Amino acid sequence: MKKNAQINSTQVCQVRMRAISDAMSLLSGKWKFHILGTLIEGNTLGFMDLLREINGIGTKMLSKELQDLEINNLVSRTVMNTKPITVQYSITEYGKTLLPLIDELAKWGTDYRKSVYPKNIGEK
Amino acid sequence: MKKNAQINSTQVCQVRMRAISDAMSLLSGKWKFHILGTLIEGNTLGFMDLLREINGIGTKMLSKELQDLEINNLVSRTVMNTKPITVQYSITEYGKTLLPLIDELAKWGTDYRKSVYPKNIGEK
DNA sequence: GATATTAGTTTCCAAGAGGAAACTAATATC
DNA sequence: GATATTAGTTTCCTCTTGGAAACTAATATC
Repeated sequence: MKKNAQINSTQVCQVRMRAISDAMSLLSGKWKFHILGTLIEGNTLGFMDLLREINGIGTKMLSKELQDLEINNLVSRTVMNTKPITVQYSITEYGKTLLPLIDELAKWGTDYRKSVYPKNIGEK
Repeated sequence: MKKNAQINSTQVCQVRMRAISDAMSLLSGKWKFHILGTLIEGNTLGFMDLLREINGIGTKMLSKELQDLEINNLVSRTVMNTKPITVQYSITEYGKTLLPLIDELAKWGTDYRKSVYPKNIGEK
């Protein structure tokens, strides 16, 4: 007699796992949370501002990730009528709904680091 | 005059961003949340049970991800004295601390899907 | 006229993630 | 003796991710 899946075959689990896959497909990658977090902190920033704020990112990745985030309505992009041209990036209202998740992730990561390096909390 | 980073150069932001990187380095990849979620639901499962429960995963990825999770003390592995040999995988107490994060991720993903497909909530 | 600034794009490359299939190895069942 | 079960490992392959550097193009400043 062949065994079948039991736990994850329930409707509740299927929906839940798909939701997790959905969220991850939008938020995966090395830089998305950093970009979103910076825009939540900084309100409105230009491309070069973001490049300076986010340590280590290059123009190619910043440009590509911003496009992804804009497509999914998490970030808004506004071209300003200035010379030279400037662009303002902001978090959208919908993007702000990610704040609880980002907070939870930061909280867990902080606790994790404390559990691994209990003596030098907050240090490098 | 050269501009410097302002927002993310604060101590609070540095710590926060490192925490997010830490968490993501443990939890990144296509399967980790699925494995953790299944083990939280299912309490204790064997390797083949997990393979059946997690739709689409293969033996190589399951084995590798379980090792990663075990190294980081999120999952425990117990070899049973049976014939043929069986192995019990469980979520650790520490692994259970991820539940709020997983819930938040699932919640956001569910809301996201509703916002994209408002008419067929819960359907495929 | 040279340089700097804005905001990117393009190209080339290296490393990693992930999948399919075959394989190991022990034991139990048909 | 053949097949199935347990729990993986190994090999080969492709696709994706991400980084460095060069490039575009418009305008402003030195």
